[in-house]
Amino acid sequence: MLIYNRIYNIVRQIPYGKVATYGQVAELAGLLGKARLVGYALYRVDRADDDIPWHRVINAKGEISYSQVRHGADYLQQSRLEDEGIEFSPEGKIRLSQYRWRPPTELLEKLSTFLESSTGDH
DNA sequence: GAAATGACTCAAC
DNA sequence: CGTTGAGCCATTT
Repeated sequence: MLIYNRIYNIVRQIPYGKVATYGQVAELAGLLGKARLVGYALYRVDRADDDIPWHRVINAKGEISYSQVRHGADYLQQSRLEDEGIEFSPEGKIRLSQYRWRPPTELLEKLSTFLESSTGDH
């Protein structure tokens, strides 16, 4: 649970009109290499929390991750992103180089501090 | 508590 | 490009 809160916390930081990859969110949350957990965390929350802009999280290929378990929420995701001014290529891909969110240095420092106090170790 | 699952990612063919 | 396989680990059964 605590670990998921970290993920949600990061996702909440993604600004309007920008996207982040699962791996990126994982890394920011102090979960480098554990991108799957991000997807799993978002699956648990999906429409329950309007607080979390889950639609701004996509995979490393610059595509929306489609899955049967989402019951069409994946298509909703695309339309929401388009509403934010993000353009999809004919193949349904996003230009990550253009739309990827670059977290401010301030946030990075803040997060590392948070992680330190969180582990309680050194 | 072992086995299965999952909105992922990367490297190697 | 596409496919494959291995790594990843909290949550669920």
